[in-house]
Amino acid sequence: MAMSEFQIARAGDFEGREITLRGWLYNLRESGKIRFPIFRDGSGLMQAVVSKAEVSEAVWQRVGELTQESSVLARGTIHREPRAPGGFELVLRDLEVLQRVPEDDPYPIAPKEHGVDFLLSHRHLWIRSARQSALLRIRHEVVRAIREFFDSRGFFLTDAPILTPAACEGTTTLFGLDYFDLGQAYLTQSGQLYVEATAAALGKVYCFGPTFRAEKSKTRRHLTEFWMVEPEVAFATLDDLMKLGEDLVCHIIERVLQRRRPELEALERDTKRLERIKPPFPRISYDEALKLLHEKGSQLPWGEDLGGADETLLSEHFEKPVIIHRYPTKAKAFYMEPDPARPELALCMDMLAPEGFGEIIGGSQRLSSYELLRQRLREHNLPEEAFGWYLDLRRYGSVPHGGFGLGIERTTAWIAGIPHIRETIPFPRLLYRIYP
RNA sequence: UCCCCGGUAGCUCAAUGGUAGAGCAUUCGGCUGUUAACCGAAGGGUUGCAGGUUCGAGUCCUGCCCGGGGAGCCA
Repeated sequence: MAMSEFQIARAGDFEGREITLRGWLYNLRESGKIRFPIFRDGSGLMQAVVSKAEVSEAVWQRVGELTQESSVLARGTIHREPRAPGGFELVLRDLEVLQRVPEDDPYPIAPKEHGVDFLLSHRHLWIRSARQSALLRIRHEVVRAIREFFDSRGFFLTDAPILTPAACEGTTTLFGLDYFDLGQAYLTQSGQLYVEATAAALGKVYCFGPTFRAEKSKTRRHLTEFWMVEPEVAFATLDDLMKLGEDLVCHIIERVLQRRRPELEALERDTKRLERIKPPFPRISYDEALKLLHEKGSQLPWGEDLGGADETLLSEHFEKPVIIHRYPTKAKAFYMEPDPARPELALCMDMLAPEGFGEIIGGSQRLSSYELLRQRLREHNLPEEAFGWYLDLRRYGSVPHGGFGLGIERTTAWIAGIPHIRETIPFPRLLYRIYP
């Protein structure tokens, strides 16, 4: 796209110039002999003004007959105008209608409140709304910042397969499918095991892709298909991982604040709360977290994983994301390295976003001992044959290493201040919803 | 899977067991600086489905279907 091409988001650069806006009608207001069509072009919204006295009768008519979401080429001049939302206004001279939405079958999403069911059923249109498109632009910025972060630190992108032969973590439910003559295959629930292999090949790596969980979760924090970035680092210790996660999250926040201010404002996000997100983040051990929870009235017994309510309590207690490390081994996955100082604890960490948003990162230092890994597989009733290649990583040059997964939708929801992660992905996949 | 809530006009919602209504959207009319503009008018209904109670059911009962919120599990 040429630099000189007009975009609403860069309207200021075009002040005083004659431009062609290519977009859609968002809304039309009129008052006798003056009309205010509001257009959108994907980058933002812009009000245009048309006075009956100043355009041809044909243009006046065409503007008046515009229906919501009709596609247009609008020509005119950009003027600074404090009364217009956004501060700039298009003084319309000519209008070409590409497709006029017929009035007997109008655009279904009116400029008013709608219910969740209706909006999700019209997700393909809902994403045109100001809020939803702002949210998707923020998601884009989150993804871009993540790639920048790892690429600039010498990480290699090594994507993990989406079709896998077995469960990564055994316990969780997987989406299964027929794989030709080889029988049952599954959609991946994590790329972690594979990035452990690529980390041993390339040192510092990450994978970034969709992940699938067939759990029947029905909450504001769950999707059956979601996106996750999973860095994995050879020779990394738990402390290295906590630092890496902290730096990553800070970089994402910084970039979104820098590049997506208008979108954050459109969503009425309190950006002061994001500006406070600077290192260091508080780090507390599971034991300390439990003590804090007990002071707040929780009755969670030692040894059990934190529940949703516990996470909310903790994440509301801190202004910044809080890192909780060293959970009891028995509450965690089979592949985590035990703490040499206290073997009943795992060298793992979760990061909880503040304001009650909860877990955005989960990670650990991985088991590096061949013998201990085999023992854990047996304890978890996992088929050793399926993990032969994974055990090989401990047979040939095993090193301390670790990584974590960061959920894109949860991170975006937190940064944008949206309670529901279903709005942070273009087409959410939910327990009772696979259309559109 | 379990618990809770809901389903009435295209949409958001009203309607003591007694003639199904409003706002938005659509159409028509009015208004030269509107901000989900405003003012006036019109069209628009198998009250999720199937039974039952009743003189009479949108409303009460039973079953089913479809959603939403939460729990467990996790990012």
